[in-house]
Amino acid sequence: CSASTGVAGGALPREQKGAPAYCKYWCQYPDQTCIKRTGSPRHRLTAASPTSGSGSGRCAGAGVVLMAEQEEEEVGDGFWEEEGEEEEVYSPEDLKPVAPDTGGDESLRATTAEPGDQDESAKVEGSNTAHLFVFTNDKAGMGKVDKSKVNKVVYEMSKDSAYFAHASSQDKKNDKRIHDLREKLQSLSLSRRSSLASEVSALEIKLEKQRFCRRVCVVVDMDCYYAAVEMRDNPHLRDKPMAVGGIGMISTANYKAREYGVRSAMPGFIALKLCPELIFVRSHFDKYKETSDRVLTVLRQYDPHCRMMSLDEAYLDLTEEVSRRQVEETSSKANLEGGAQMELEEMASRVVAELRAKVQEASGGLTCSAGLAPNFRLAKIASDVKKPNGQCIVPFHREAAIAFLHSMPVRKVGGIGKVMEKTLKEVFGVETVAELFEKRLELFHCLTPKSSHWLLRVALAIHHDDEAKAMAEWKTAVGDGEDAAEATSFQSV
DNA sequence: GGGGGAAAAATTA
DNA sequence: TTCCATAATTTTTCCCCC
Ligand SMILES: Cc1cn([C@H]2C[C@H](O)[C@@H](COP(=O)(O)OP(=O)(O)OP(=O)(O)O)O2)c(=O)[nH]c1=O
Ligand SMILES: [Mg+2]
Repeated sequence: CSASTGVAGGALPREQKGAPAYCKYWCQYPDQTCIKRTGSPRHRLTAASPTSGSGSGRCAGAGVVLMAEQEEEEVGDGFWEEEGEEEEVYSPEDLKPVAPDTGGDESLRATTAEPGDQDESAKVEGSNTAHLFVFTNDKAGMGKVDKSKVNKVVYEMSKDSAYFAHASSQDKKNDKRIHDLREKLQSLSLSRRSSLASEVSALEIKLEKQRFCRRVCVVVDMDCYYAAVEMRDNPHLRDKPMAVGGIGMISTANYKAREYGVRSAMPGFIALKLCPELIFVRSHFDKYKETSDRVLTVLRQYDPHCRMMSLDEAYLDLTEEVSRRQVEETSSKANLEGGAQMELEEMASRVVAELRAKVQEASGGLTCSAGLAPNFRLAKIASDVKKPNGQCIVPFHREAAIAFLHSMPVRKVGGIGKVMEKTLKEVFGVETVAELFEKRLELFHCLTPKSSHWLLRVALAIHHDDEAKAMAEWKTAVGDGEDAAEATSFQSV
């Protein structure tokens, strides 16, 4: 769909420069054929401005087609979930398990579970497409899911869709980028390496000075939040596989459903194939908001400045609260036995356990998990470790922080998604944070200064609330430092 | 080469 | 037989042009 918008001022839209005359999203079809919703702001501009309101978010061409032929398809008001009730009826085709796994499953598992060399050999259709989807990534409660089976179903359900075509073409672009990076990596000479080595180690020393390990950072994250609220209000859903969302898209699923591989951000019709008994429940944002507010009230008692990052996730700094209690403890205990002050870790854990109990009470029985660590990046990762209804503490000293982080796959780090994960793996062979650290010189050689610097901070387990400020500091430091030319020379790619 | 600025992509809940 | 969200935020890419 040629959504040509005469964007006023500035650069001309790229379509006018010989780019393909069709939508770059899922609609790969020329002009009016497109019936797909698109997320591009430019498309939204064309679709939304002429007709007021309805038909929002579709390509211009698509809007016409849809309005003429498919009236009752949901028009984008309210939220993304389907409004009608009739869409709950599906053909039995959808319910048929896709892989009649009888023995063939074994061989499949044997071949695909083997890590390592998936390079050129395994170009076979469908074997390696999991990385195209967000929802094939690990998630709490999916430990013993048969991943190869899930991936197969996902592939079977997706392979002919425009969505899949789009994802694949994106992936192809990334492969090119990866290829370029590999070449760049080849060009890393010994002399370059040694100059990078000194640069990086200077940076490490600088960063090391910023390290502060006695801060008590806590991330609280509700367990399968939307689903938990729905189950609270409708207990008979509790022991059944259930998902919040619609046949189009699932917001989240309860643990029972996760056993089947059903996950956040998975299209409902695929989930249904994975788990034919799956029950769909529509989302109720008012309830989630209301419950979230009640949780927030509790959290504020512990940290008045606590930040709610979404309806189900909050960041708290409990340094003060914990040290206050340590003082209290010591003074009361001193009267009796005059013992030493309670360990920071122990007191912090105690406070968080108490906090979680209060959250559970205030929210009407919802459980949450928490991560405690010297900084929020670690705390966020830790909050996932003991999920559900548990807490994980990273002891408040340098070695523990580094050991914890280095054991993690890079994908666990907030900010590293499926693209960066694949890049790191295929260019540098990096899968864990420990490897990230080992390959830091290579990273500095190949990536943008911004990326490599950020990754170094990750690898060192150093994090401050204001990474942007840290970046600015670094820029000025490099600018007036020894060799500005050096610093800018690896700006490419 | 690199500044400036917009579009596109990546990431997150 | 079809059915793959969305908004916010941040970074990277792309293009024009000096
Ligand atoms: C990841 C994700 C979450 N959400 C919503 C639904 C989730 O309940 C809510 C919180 O997200 P999460 O905390 O990522 O997931 P969760 O709370 O459902 O499960 P977990 O036990 O692993 O923490 O945000 C989406 O709408 N889309 C998404 O892609
Ligand atoms: Mg959660």
